[in-house]
This record gives sequence, C-alpha cells and structure tokens, in this order.
Amino acid sequence: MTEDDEDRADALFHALADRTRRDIMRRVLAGEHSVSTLAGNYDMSFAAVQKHVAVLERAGLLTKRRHGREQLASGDVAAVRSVGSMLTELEQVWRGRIARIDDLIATDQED
Amino acid sequence: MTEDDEDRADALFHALADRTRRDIMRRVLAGEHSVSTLAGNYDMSFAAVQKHVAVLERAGLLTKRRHGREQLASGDVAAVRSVGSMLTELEQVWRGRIARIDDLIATDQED
DNA sequence: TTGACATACAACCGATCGGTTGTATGATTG
DNA sequence: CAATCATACAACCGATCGGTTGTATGTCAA
Repeated sequence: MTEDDEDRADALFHALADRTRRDIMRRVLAGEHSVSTLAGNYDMSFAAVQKHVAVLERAGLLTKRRHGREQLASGDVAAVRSVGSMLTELEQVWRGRIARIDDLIATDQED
Repeated sequence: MTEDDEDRADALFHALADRTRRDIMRRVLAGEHSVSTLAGNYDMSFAAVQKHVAVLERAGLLTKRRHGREQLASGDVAAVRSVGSMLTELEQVWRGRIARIDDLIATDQED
C-alpha cells in the first residue's frame, strides 16, 4: 500500500520482465554462479550481463558473495515468493468480486 | 520454454511493472469499469489511461466488452494465475538445489 | 613485482516507455 | 440531423532501457 511497497513492486516486476534476467534467476536459484560463468551463457558482452545481475541484485532477487576474485551470485527464493504473494493479493480482490456476485444471486432468490 | 512463452512472460511482467497498471488491475478484478471511469481515478490524461488499459489488454490481463458507447474492462484472473505459476516454476528450480544439497550431506554421512 | 583475470562503472547510442495534445470514429441524445 | 460523449490512435517529447566499448580497481599466480 505504501509508496515504498509500490517502488519495490515496480523494481521486482521490472527485473523479471526480461528473458535474460529470468534465465539468470533460474541459474542462480539452482546454485551459485560467478558473474563471468553466467556471462558465458549469453551472446552479449560481459558488461551487459553484469548490468543484468546488478538489476536483479538491486531488486533483491539475488545476493552476491565474494570468493577470491570471483563474485558468486545466489538466487533469493523469498524475494520470488514475495512477488507471488503480490499476485495472490490481486487474486483475493477477484475473489471478493465473486463473493459479491454470489451474494447478489442469493438475495435475489430469497422471497 | 518456447520463444512465444518468453514473449508472453515479457509482456505479462512488463504490464505489471507499473503502479498505475497494477492499480487498474485491482479495480477491474473487483468488477467491470469503463475506460473513462478508470481514467477518473488518476491524475493524468484520458489518453494515458487508455494506453495503460491497452497494454494490459495486449498482455491478456483484462478483456473489454462493448456496452453502448462504453467499453467495459474486466480483469482476467487466469492470466494473473499464469504469472503466479511462472514464479512457482522458478521456486521449483530452487527446491531442486536444496534437494541436491540434502543428497550431498546424506552421501557425506554414509560411511 | 608483473601480468592475467574478474569485476565494476562511466559514457555513449538507438529503441522503447510513459506521458502529452490533437484528431478521427461510433454510439447516444435532443 | 446535430451535438455530445466515450473511445481509439497518431505524432511528438524527455526519460529510461538494453546493449556497446573503454577504463579503473582488486585479486591471484608466476
């Protein structure tokens, strides 16, 4: 409801609205990967992939951990679930609509 | 997995990555609203809101129905659920990671 | 210490985004 | 029919996006 919540929702949905970033999420949810290992999977520059990782990190969808000269990225399943719960909230709004329609039918029939 | 699926995912997440469009979704999931009724809720032009509705419609998140000279928009809960199931798929990838870690621990301990 | 590797970040570019205004089309009402 | 209302859409604009190249910094290995 708050402005910060909306900012966070904007960042989360935006981060997931790109197929390369969704693919990165699949990989880092399956296990830790360095940025250059990730970059090796895509037909674009290292810098481009590094920016995608930064977008996901800023949205809180992954975290990084130093390991020597590498930066190991790991997916945060709780953040993914938080997006899911936003959708569940939307679904609850819809359930309210159905409940109101049911009430209307019930009221029409009681006479 | 297919290119079309990715296109659809792009469109769905992009459509939801804007707070005005998420607010429109809440309203049209709760019940039918004309485009001008929706536009009345926001501090922007009618044309801007009409474009937001068009983005949601193209993504399949809402449908429109003619009623006289009005166009009544209604939220599609199945489309919202389809986004949810994409997230669930991501979560399954994560569960696989946990299972592999558990296996590793079990294998280490059997001696 | 030097050289190679992994990462971060700035500057730039064309494309898309989110907004505007203006105009055209359809349906309703007088 | 004329006037009005609801909608759609094109053209435009500044900002952001997704990519590039180039450069700086930090870490490892010889």
